[in-house]
Amino acid sequence: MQPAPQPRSGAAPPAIGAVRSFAANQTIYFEGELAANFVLVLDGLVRSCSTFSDGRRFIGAFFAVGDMFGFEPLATYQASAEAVCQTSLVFYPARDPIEACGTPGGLPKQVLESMMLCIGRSRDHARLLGRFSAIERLSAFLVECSERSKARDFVTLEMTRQDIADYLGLTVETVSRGLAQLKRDGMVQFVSARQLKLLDLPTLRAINL
Amino acid sequence: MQPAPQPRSGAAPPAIGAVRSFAANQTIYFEGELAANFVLVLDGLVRSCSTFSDGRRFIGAFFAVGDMFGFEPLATYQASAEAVCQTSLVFYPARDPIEACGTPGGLPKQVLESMMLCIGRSRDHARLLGRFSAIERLSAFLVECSERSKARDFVTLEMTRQDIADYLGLTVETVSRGLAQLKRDGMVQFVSARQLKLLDLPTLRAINL
DNA sequence: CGAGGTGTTGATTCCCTTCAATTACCGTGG
DNA sequence: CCACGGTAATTGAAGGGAATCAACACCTCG
Repeated sequence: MQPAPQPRSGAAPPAIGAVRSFAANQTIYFEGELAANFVLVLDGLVRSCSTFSDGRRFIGAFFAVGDMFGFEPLATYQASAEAVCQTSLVFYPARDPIEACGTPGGLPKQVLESMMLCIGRSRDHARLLGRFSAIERLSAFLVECSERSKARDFVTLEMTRQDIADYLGLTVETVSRGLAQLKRDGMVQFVSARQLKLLDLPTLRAINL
Repeated sequence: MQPAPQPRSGAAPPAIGAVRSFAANQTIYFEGELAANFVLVLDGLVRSCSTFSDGRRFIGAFFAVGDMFGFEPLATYQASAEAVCQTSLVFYPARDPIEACGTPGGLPKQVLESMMLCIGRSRDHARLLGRFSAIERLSAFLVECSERSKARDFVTLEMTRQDIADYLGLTVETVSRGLAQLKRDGMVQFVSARQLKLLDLPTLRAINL
């Protein structure tokens, strides 16, 4: 377990930042909105959630008193944030700490970017595990591999089926059956068990949101 | 999707850091080991995985060329890292950037800590979604709530059952049934639907690893 | 060639979802 | 104060998707 239950007694350090209050179920920021702030929870509870095109909803995290959220690897928020109950927040301009990176004595910019990328991917992964079916997970996985590959539509799987299963929260058998189905559906073509050609990348992408 | 497929052409910036090579399936670091380094992937592929007491395994992430990993909110690594195939890595002492925080012009230390906490929790969440049953997820959720609560064995759920379901990757019905079962098993006691007493926290913790 | 790890395919089981109905809760207004 | 309406929560029955159990094919390497 992570928490390291920090002393959340009373108010957290306010420092320089705008304090705002939110009513229950009020949106703090929307998915797609410019990621301009890091946010600290002074009081209340926040949920970070994303909604799929078919209505499925997924909550990636709850943020309680003392927690900070809003870290994004991209320019826009990739999930919306909503107050669960009456909530008080402090908004810090994200620009400041990011720009402070790379200055002498500061955190190397690459490290900060890597951390944010790590956060973003972790959230995507949780979303996948929380709300995707076996086929959807496999599609997402192939797309992910494709994006890390030189030749976009040609993927070499360095890992075993067991690795893939453990990554996608499935069993080897389900992974194997899923790939077989994607083959039947004309989505992929096998050169060997570890090398495959993606025949319809757009559709593979579209299988999820 | 996250990646923002950065130019991973050839070698990433080496900078100052020890370069080491690993054979396929060789362990880079173990879960529980002192988290001394941030690691950059120069070549190959890395899997970050954790094993449960009953043998279940979960891979939280794959790291490819250009990715950096090893960010930990605690003093020790919470998952082990293994080379999937022949892999080259650069090790940077994590101490340096962390200590650089808080210096004038540097990144505020609290922000860095929050980001690392965010990464750690996100990984835990993915692990839960990837390998836990409904009852296990609920147990973990209650323990999580307990740790954020003033009175350890008394929890107030601010969120709806739907929120809990969307967080745990379940349906409201399953959440409701799971809580009912935990009640039957003498794990919890209901004051109201939103307020409950944890009767056996040690066992609740032990339901997972 | 044989052995073992890796991958595929089939049959069955089971956990969770889905669909449906009922009950509890809470704020509002008569 | 209590009836009313709507949301939230619980409970039941049936169905489905992935896990499990089991057998077989494939590939690599000594």
